[in-house]
Amino acid sequence: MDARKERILQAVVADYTETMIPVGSQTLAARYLSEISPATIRNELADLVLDGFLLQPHTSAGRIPSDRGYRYFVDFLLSAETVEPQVRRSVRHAFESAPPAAEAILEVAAGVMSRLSENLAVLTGPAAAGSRLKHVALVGLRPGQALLVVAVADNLVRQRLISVPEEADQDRLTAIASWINHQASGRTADELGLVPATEDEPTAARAILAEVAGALRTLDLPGTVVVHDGVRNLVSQPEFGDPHQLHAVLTVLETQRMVAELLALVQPQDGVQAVIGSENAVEELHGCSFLVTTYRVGDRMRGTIGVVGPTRLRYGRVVARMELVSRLTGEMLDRYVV
Amino acid sequence: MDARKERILQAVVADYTETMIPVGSQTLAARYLSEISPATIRNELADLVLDGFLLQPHTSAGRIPSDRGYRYFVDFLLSAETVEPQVRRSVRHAFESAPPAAEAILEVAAGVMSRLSENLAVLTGPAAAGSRLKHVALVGLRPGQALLVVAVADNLVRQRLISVPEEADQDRLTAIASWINHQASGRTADELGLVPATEDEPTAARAILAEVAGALRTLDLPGTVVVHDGVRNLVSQPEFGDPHQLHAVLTVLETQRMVAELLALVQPQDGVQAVIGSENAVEELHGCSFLVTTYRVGDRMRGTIGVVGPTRLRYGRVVARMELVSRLTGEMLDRYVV
DNA sequence: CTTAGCACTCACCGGTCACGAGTGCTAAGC
DNA sequence: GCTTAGCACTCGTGACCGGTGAGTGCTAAG
Repeated sequence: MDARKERILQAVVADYTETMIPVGSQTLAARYLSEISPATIRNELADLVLDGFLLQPHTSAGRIPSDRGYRYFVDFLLSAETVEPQVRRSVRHAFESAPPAAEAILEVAAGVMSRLSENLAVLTGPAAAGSRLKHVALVGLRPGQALLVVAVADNLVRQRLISVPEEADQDRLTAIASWINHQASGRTADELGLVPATEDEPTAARAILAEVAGALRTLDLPGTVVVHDGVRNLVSQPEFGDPHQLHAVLTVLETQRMVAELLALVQPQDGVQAVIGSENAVEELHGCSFLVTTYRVGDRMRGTIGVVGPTRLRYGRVVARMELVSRLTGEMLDRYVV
Repeated sequence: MDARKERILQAVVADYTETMIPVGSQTLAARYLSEISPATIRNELADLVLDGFLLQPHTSAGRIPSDRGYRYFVDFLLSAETVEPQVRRSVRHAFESAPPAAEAILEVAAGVMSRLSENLAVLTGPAAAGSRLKHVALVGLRPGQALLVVAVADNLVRQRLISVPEEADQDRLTAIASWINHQASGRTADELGLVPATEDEPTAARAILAEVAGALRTLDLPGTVVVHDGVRNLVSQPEFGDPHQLHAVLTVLETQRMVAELLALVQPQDGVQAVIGSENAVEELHGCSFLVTTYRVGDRMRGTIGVVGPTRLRYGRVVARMELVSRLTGEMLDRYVV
């Protein structure tokens, strides 16, 4: 790949992602590479097809980027775009006007991300591996049944229904919770087993402590919270004009577990990662690309933001916008409990 | 509308909902009304068109039901279908294998309902107007901020972030919660203002009591929990073959607030109610029908189950299946906290 | 190595036309 | 007077077809 081939590949990607028309040598010469003649470009295009970076729909058609071409573009040619000020403002405004609750912020983030990417946005709620126990509350609901509320560091809260002895009334439950709070605060799930036994410990307290440990361990279960928005954008994409293909894609995407697992694959390192076309393990999604990044709340809590669209994505623009949404989502969630 | 016209309308609806082909007089005679001749049926069809129950796409085409025709069918001709045993079994199995949590059950219900209706299913989570306070817990998260957990009758729980005095530690918060529990248990939101002042009442307790009242009042905020599944089914409907129309419909449906408000319009009386085609206030949804019903958990908690599809719905079948899902959803949710 | 010239390919578009399902009308039958 | 057979007519559907033009690959000259 010499510099001129890279320029041509870049031009093909730029033009095709915008127009969705296979790009010909004349178009390239006129619009992007005025100092090279169409004939030369034709020779280079032929080479790029041979190398697998471009595809030719039929003999007398222009070229479109292949999955490999997009991959090369994303890895080596993607220039950092900046988000336009007015877009930045509108995003900030959308977040500011969100109702003051974590779920609402996730919904707003999904809505904003789908609007900015003009595609489908998927978000997973914050998770907290290895978080430290902060406080436990027990609320009796009916005889033999209580609600366990577990709060951990970084504003994360989970509730769970548990069984308790029939005769335990609210005062008893409060006492048990109080004992657990004094003994186990600040510990992680793994350390809860190390809590020493004491004389005044109620018989039920140990069992409930085990439930607390379980709750801490399962805070991160994938698929706990998945918000998505923007299916309407997908159906507008000409790539999904065929109802059968659209149906196949949506069937996969609506099975939230699968998307959640895919998002979970992404390492929580910084930056946006891409899964392009046939790189995806799921056959039905070979015409789609995923862009995935993470957001941080406080120190350890993390969630993922994904954008799903046709391989013909405006990678540069969407990546820049995802980074913006990721940062704001983290900042906003920092204010609320999830 | 004499009996024969009704039979013909019923036959047209039955055939068209199944085949999506405008129904002709010969088809009707051969398949549903063998004792009447096609010519007679033609005369009746012409009358039904004049009365607005049927439409004729073009001069030499068969007839399709109009919105008014569907309405008449739903109101007067809908026969109670029974759910096939194997379907009933599969539904029960799906519910039984749901993870033991309220959200998971709602998701399962949405998945089952969309599968059974072969359309889009929308569910709202349980709400509880006028519920009585059962228990309050306060969990300090950081200085000046605490988590308020409110449990009411019928297994309903809500949490909310509130401001508290900077110097209030967990012991103080627990004391406040304890005071509220002793004073205000069993009261509704409206009755909380009547709680008498006492000597040992902390200054912060009154403010938090007001937050509790607010939480009780907003338990029912529409759109709190909306689960949907089955967009994939909509795109397979030939009615939505046009991407523009599909986009318009999805845009409306994805704005959850609108759907939630629509579901909220439905009175919580028993039975399935229908909004057919242009009866819908939203212009974009004039090609769609809504079927809505409610489910009950315990005594007062209620949520709604909706099915959205093209006006060409298999009303009889879907209604029967909605009643099944509604009953099971209520029974399952009765076991868990929401 | 680059570029002008040129013959060739092939998807796309619009027009034509045969086909057939279904109708409305008329007149005969019960 | 309602029902029905016969029949001409309508009109959407789909197949066929040839012109058009964008774009190519190849060749030879610069």
